[in-house]
Amino acid sequence: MTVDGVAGRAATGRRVTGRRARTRANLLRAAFSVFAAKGFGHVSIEEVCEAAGYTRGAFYSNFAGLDELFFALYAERAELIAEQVSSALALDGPDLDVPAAVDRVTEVLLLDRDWLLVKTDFLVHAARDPEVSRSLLEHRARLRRAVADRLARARGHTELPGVLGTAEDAAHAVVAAYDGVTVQLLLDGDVAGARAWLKQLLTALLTDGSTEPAAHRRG
Amino acid sequence: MTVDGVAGRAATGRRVTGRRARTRANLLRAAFSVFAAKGFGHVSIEEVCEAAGYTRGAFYSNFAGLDELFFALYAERAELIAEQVSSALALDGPDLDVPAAVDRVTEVLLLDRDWLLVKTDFLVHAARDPEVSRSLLEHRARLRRAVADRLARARGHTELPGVLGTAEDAAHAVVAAYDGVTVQLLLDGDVAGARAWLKQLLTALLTDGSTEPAAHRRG
DNA sequence: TGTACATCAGTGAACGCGCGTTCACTGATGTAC
DNA sequence: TGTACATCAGTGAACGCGCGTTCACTGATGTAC
Repeated sequence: MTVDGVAGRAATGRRVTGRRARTRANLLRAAFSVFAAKGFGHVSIEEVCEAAGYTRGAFYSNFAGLDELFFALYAERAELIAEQVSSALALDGPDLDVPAAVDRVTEVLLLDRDWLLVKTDFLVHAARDPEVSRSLLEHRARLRRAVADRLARARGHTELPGVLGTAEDAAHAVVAAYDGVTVQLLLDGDVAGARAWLKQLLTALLTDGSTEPAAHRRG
Repeated sequence: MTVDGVAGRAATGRRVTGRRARTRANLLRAAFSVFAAKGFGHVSIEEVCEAAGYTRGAFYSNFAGLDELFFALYAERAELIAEQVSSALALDGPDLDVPAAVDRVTEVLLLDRDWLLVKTDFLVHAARDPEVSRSLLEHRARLRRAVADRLARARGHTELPGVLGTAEDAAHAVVAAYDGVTVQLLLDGDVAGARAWLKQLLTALLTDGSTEPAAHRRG
């Protein structure tokens, strides 16, 4: 038994029961679908509640407003993605197999178009609010660090080309390539093509070009 | 004198007077500022009209709704940018000076953060509407073609690295790098840093890495 | 060039809907013994 | 384990604001002669 009793107690002193946690999770899950389908700017609280099967009162019992829910949604998913990327990079032994690692990371990053849609909505939001953009920048920094660490551990095996000399620069370029391919994917909806194209780009950025991979063609 | 009389006549048969054209331009100009400042999803027709100094009736006399105005706004600016990029690429003689061309194109593409904000709003819109995305894809194809043509004309002078063998691939990579750097710029607001970083990325993509440029550092 | 006229662009008031926000209430959930 | 009780989560109705949309009207603009 905890001091606070079986159900636990949040920082506010409010008792957090199972029911409450379930409702919150249901609202978040439903909101994700609605945001992905219609875009943050075109979604009402009413729609989220309807999709989740609650009344608007339930919403206000759990969130101060749409912005807060949107932020919580982003934080939750971003955390998940960051963990998956770290896992994908940790799979190799001490030696880095660049093509294999590129494949694994690409699969994780371009797994879910809905997430890319929501993330881009969030970007648009962040671009006008320093508070929000800080959170997004931290997420990106975290991804970058994971990539840079992995590259640094493997230096000597695969030398980076001259223009992107440091592992930090290379990791930065990886994220930029990811963002660039995301835009293309959002427009043409071709997930398989986007993955092939991202692999090709990452290979171009991380190798000196002397090793020609099997050509992936885009649709 | 035209057959239609001094004032001209639109396809609908409606007489297009100077006054009407001016009002439309004023609404578009004001809308651009408002969209850039608040984001498409948070803008009302009322706000646009107030910013432009008209009543809502004037708005409906010129546009069917916010979407139509937004689309017109995008088309107008995209056309402008496409022309500027073409000009920037046409400046060299028959030989291509890669670093100089990269510099000029970078200046044009990352000139105006407000435009990048509006363009990203438009992307979010397009990602959920094939009709709209077609227009954005066409704009991108146009930029790509301009770059690819320039590269193709210059082949032999500057050999592309192996992984991005064709001029089309290289042009595609240029656009992806532009999009990637745009995201970074939207988040940190550092225009100068973004330009330096885009130059570095483009150099890495378009050269074989043997030519080390003066190192640009990001903020 | 000037005037009389027809048409059109933009006005501003009015209507009503969608939805954000609140709140008294109920029954679900966890607690104490 | 079972029961009585207290508290809290979610309900659903109500209120009212913001704003999209319409429209009869006016005065600005272009046309005819």
